[in-house]
Amino acid sequence: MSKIIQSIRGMNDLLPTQTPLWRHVETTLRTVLETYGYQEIRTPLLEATELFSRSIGEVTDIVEKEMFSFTDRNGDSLTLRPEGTACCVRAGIEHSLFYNQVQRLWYMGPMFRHERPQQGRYRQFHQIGAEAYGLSGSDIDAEIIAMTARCWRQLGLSDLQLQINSLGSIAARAAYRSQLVSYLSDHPNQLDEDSQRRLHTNPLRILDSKNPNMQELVTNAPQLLDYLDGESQAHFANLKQLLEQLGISYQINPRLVRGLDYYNRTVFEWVTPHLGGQGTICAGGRYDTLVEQIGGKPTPAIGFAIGIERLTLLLAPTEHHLDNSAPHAYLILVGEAAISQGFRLAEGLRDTLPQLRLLTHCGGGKFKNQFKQADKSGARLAIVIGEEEIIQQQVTIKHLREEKPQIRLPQTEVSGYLKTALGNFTGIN
RNA sequence: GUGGGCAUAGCUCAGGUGGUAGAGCUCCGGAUUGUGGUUCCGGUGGUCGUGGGUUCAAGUCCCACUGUUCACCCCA
Repeated sequence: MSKIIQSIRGMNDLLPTQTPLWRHVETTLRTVLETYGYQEIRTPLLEATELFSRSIGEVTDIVEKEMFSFTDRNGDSLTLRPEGTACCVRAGIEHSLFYNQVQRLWYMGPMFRHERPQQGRYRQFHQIGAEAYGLSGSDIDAEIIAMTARCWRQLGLSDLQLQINSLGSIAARAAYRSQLVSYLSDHPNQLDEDSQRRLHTNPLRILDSKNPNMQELVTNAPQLLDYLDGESQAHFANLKQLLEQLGISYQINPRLVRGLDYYNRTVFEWVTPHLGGQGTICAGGRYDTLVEQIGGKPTPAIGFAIGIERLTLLLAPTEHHLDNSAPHAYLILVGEAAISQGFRLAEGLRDTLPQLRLLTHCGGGKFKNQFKQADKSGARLAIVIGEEEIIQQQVTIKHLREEKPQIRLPQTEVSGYLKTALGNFTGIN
């Protein structure tokens, strides 16, 4: 056990038992995003390290200690992407996608962060996200949130809770930040060790402390919402009104700040109570200054990302209808002559019924053994060719999932039989 | 990065105070020489995570390491 090569810590294999659920989640979400007119973008997994340090923020945990970074043969510092937004922005600027136009984009793929793995948190994890560029109004904020709400409905998730907040303009946020730091600095004895550190890195985060001894200090702290500039207040009010008109219930969480530096105005999270400390399934917000910060023209933007692992953890206990990768039919071949005749038949069936999932037995063996494997494959039908069938150019067909008499057919009629027998539940026509 | 739990067959797990390595499921064979899924019988499969220590004797006790898991920090 100790000497075999294992996968890298925190990077998981997805085995055939899990991939149907993943594909279900991926296609469901992708379909929702595309019905809103979002278009797919694919960017490299590897980017210049500077892209992330400049966008996410130099002093965030992600940049300080969680990035998979290395120096390549040219001496350049490269990083496996820890998130998707910076990559989209880089690609958009590089290809002039934001020049006088609105872009609605989505992406999906692995992200990398060097954290200690635990439930719902891995070093290679997968996100599906969307970004909208060139729109500054609260209407696009509402669209983004409504789109995520639709994702949950499509997946059958009903107990996710939406939390929203507004961070205000960059200037208002900075003003609030200095007020908060000075308030907290006046009570140094009440700050726990984590919070003393965060006072210099991410003071807004202190408001979200889970330490019960900090609660009094936190509740008496100045409120971010009191420092909002007028425009941000109006923006937030419009968003809330739109959400109400759409029937999307939300909770205002004044302590919701998000960890990445680039957010302003609207931020939101969808949370579940079922995943312990990793309850955030989806998070996002507005980042109106990031494009300019990375070197593009000023471009308002908003986006979000969904953690696919966390979603599959929530869905795993409830998904029972995903066994759609089982073969429709299993071809049992006994004897050398059956193998050659059977393979020709199988290829012919694949020509005439392109949707047919047909598993051909390989490796020989007795009828008993092959029937056993046919059953285990989950196939509805066994198609049998043995010595008797060879002579008469026939096959025997046995239903493995229902009580029906076994029948003999000429090989030329198999395709027609399968078409009607399986048509109902496979969509073959 | 900090702290706790766990590590025995392919899987799920038993193995009081040290004394010959176990069960269920899976898999293979047979009962049934052309029929799976039910039943019965038999069988394969282990350097007990790795290394060291204590002891006549270690799966069991001690130490270190590795892996894993949960929580914190942080985040999707």
